Amino acid sequence: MDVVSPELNSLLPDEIMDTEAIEDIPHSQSDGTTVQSEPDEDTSVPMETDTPVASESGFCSDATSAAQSLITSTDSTLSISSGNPIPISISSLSSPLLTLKPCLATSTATTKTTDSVTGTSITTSGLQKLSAPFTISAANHQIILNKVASSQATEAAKSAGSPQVIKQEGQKLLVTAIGKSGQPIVLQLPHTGSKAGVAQTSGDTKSQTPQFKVVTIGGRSELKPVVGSSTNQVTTLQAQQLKTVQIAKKTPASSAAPIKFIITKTVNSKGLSPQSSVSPVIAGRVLTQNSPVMPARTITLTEPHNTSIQSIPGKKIAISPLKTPSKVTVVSVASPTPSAPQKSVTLPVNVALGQQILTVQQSTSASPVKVATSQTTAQNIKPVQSVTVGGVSGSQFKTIIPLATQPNVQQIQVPGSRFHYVRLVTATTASSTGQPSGPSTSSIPTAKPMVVSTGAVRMSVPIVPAQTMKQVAPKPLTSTAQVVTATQTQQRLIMPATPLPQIQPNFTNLPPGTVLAPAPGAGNVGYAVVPAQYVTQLQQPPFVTLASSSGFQASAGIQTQARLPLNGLSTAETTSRPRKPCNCTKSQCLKLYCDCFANGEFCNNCNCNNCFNNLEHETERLKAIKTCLDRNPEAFKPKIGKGKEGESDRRHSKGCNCKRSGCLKNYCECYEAKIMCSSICKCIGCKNFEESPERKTLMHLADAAEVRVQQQTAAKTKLSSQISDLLMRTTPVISSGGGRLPYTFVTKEVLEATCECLLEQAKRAEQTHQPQAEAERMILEEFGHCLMRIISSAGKAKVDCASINC
DNA sequence: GAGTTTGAAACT
DNA sequence: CAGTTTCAAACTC
Repeated sequence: MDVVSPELNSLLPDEIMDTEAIEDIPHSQSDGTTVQSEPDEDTSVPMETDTPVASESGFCSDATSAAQSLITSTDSTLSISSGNPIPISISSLSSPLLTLKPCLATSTATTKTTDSVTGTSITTSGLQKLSAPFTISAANHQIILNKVASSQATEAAKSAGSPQVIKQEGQKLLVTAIGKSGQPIVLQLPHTGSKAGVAQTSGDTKSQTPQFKVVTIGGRSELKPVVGSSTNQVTTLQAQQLKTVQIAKKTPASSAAPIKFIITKTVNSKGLSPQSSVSPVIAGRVLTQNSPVMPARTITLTEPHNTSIQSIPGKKIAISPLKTPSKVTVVSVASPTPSAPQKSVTLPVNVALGQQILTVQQSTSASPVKVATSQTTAQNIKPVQSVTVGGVSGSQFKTIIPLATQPNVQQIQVPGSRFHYVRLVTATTASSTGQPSGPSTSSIPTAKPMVVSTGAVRMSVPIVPAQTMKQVAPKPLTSTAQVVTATQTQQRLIMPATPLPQIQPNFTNLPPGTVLAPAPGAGNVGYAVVPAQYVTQLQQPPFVTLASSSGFQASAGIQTQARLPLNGLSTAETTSRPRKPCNCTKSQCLKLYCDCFANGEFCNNCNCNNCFNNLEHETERLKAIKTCLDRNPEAFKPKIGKGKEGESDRRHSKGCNCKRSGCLKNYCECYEAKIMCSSICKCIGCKNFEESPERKTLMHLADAAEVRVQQQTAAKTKLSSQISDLLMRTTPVISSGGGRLPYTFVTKEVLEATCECLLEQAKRAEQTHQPQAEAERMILEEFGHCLMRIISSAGKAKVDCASINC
């Protein structure tokens, strides 16, 4: 896929493009440091919405994986630990929770993985091959994160001799960290009471520091990213969705010291110095942000550098999904000192909302919200960025799925935009250093929302049962989950997308199909905005396989996959949300006339002519998107949004302009959306208001029609059932003393014979010129005779059966 | 299924 | 911003 000129980069949210945070990561992380996460019940704040998770043993059980990784789950918490080379998979049996588990078993034959140790491979419907050191798979409401470490990495880890195992028990949330191959990725739940797990990584981390950039796209403008960083860690929370944030962090230095919160705009977060915000311990902090209009802000938690190993067990930002189901909180906590090998990031994530956490390779461009982690392992470490973006109006995550290694394609879902974006990322070689080409790396202490330099990232994600999944994968187990296998060490945390309509301001400008080229000097990173349709298609369960490192043709591959049937089902069939095919003829499906285009979807199974709404015409499509956005920056935002404050009802964002339809036909967008016209409508002769008698009549008619349809459906169902039952009964089955009634013997043959008799009788009547009444009588008589014979036969059969004691 | 109506989107 | 044209969906026959 071609990368669009940097001009389009402006469309890309800063969170994505900004990579300064990564650069800021100290490259010199000397000795393999050990990060211990200590369970600190006192300081840790339990997730309110955490749901108990049953032991997940056996879900993805593998002897090797088990040996390498430890997963512990308690009632309400899960702790997952994995060795560096070990593939880490996060899966939760219960939908609301995320679980990290080794998923070797998930590999399929079609997918080829090079990791000798794990050998994890994931195949999606066999459509695409995916080989990558990391595999993330999500099942229904579950996120499965697999890390497949390259053999090299494994060897290094072995040689290092460091345990590289992080075990945490009693943690409620799981956080996924993606690192390059060989680098330990640690997903851990916050410690509830037991000892915090310890993740150790050894290796030379100086030149290679894994960087994690977390971009969360969430709710409306209310978004407020919360960044908690012990030194370079950045945590992003969506302010909108984040109403309550509890961060409990306990460090050996001081367990009780509260962490200072610095709230700054993500863009300006650079200015922060680590010291100013340094607080070794974060406990029980609650952050509440409700203002919807508030621009995204970043709360940066910084800790003074600690040379000592840190376990961030207590570090946790808990967001109550229950209270704020739409909240998305990403909190990353990293050890302040570069020496600390691992850093844990706690991510409360509302999976139910479909929010997605994306991990994106580092880009040079500066992004307000970043989570950067430096890995302790000396081996190849690729900086990974996960960006959390708070949507303006919606609480959706942005998901970036790396599709290929060179270039990698990552899918990004923008909250509220209903678009899925694919980011093209040039895979970095394992040998490549983690340092991005961007700005100086010394800027770690900068106020950037979050830079986490840790070998391991701990994430805790409270998941709320998904209520409305816009996109549901067909298979139950992996419905919303995406499994991404990347050859590189990229992290990929994919969460179900939510239908939330609103878009974050930054991503509002990120139209579907947009390909974002890396900023000059940013490296080979590009973003392609892909319609949700493709994401859904790519999310085909059980696993979505993204192109392997071998020359993946992003656009072609995606397009092909999108159109290929999966599991014998067409893409349309596999797509949970049915979409009307468009019939565009003149617009080339590149104008908002086209519903597909307007919805940020590629045309698929449409009836359009000369369609350009596909990746094959990405250039034209991008241009069209840009044109639309130039004309109306909110062109791709959902038209139906929440009303003003205090107005519970939805309403059209622009209002309708109907003149002749009375706003009582589907021409009217308000009526079509089943909402009342509001004061902003400019319609003439509007009858679409509450007291409108026409509307009431229409609604009654509609209700009546609906009832009628339901009744008919019920009647058909009942009739079908009865017929089926009758057929079952009419089957001449002679059972022991069944006491079958005569009609049981009315088989097809009997019916045919009876009909022949009746027809014969009718012929006789006709031949004898009998009057109609007499003919009918004769026929009825014959029918009676037939019935008598049937009954008689039934009786005999019953007697015979009884006589032979059958 | 063809033709008409309608209103949003696009254009001037 | 207003008027006009274009467009595709909704609707009618």
